[in-house]
Amino acid sequence: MTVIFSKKCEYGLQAVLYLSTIEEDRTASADEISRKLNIPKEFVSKILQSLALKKIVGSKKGNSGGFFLGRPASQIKLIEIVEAIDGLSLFHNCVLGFPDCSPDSPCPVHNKWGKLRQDAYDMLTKETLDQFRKKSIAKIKKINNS
Amino acid sequence: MTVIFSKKCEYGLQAVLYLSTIEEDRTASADEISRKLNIPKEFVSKILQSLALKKIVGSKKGNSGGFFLGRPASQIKLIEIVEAIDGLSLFHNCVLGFPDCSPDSPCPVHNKWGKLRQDAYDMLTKETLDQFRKKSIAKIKKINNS
DNA sequence: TTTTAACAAGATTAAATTATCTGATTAATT
DNA sequence: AATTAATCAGATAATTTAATCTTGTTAAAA
Repeated sequence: MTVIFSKKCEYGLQAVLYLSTIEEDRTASADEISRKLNIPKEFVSKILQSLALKKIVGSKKGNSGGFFLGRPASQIKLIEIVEAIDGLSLFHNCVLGFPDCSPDSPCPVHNKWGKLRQDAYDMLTKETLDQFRKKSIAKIKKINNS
Repeated sequence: MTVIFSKKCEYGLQAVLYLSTIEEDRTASADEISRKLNIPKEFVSKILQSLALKKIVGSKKGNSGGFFLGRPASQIKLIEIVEAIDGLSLFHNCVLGFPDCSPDSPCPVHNKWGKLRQDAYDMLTKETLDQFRKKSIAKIKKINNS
């Protein structure tokens, strides 16, 4: 098996995208997020707790509490979630696993992968959550009636 | 942590690239490959055994036995090793982990990732091992004296 | 023909990741 | 004030991946 992001990170990205789709004045509980995205409740709760420490999301205890975005959707980028959960090693390490891959000691696909990696980084860096909002709403809506 | 390929697959790719650098008439033992690439001997041995089943490499038992390419380097592509070890799910599954990501129900980065993914696929598909030979020799040489 | 160096195969161990459970705390609502 | 629905924190369990060990088989070389 092969992954770009860990499950933790995938769930984190999905959950934050979900939070960007709800009305600004309400919170979403771990239970709600879990149901809407079909992901384990305790797990997504843990992940959002860790994102709360980094101020990417906020949380509120007690009855009618839950999670919400820590800043306006126009100021949050997907790369922040990736960095907070998986770190940025994806964008530094050799795709073939060779040690110390660098322009000085390049692996056989060094240049090609370098370009691809930059494009992937841009994908996560150039747009903010609000720019994904419509697409996120549409995608999440389809999850539970498909 | 984040990976494109599993360790198994990374080691497999490295090992096959290594085999493409040795003279055509000799074999390389798991021990030699392990030392040259700094990867665990028993592990790389297992991996090459599995690639031998798929005829990507060949193997020879007994004294002065070892592994060698199963076909000429000009007829082997990196994607074959990836497919044999990790499978091709990387090139099918949603990068954000959403279920059933498709043109019909796209995730927020569906189109961008689709293009990137295709480029990555091309990187592994368009060139053959012999076209990487010089670069492989240079890279492997640098591993143990750095 | 004995020794030696290798792959082959299966079992086991170790480590990392993913998932769940339990109890404590918090705060809105009844 | 009691109930309820949440997060929070820590422990534990399950699963997957990575790595190692053990024993057997093979074949070249001494």
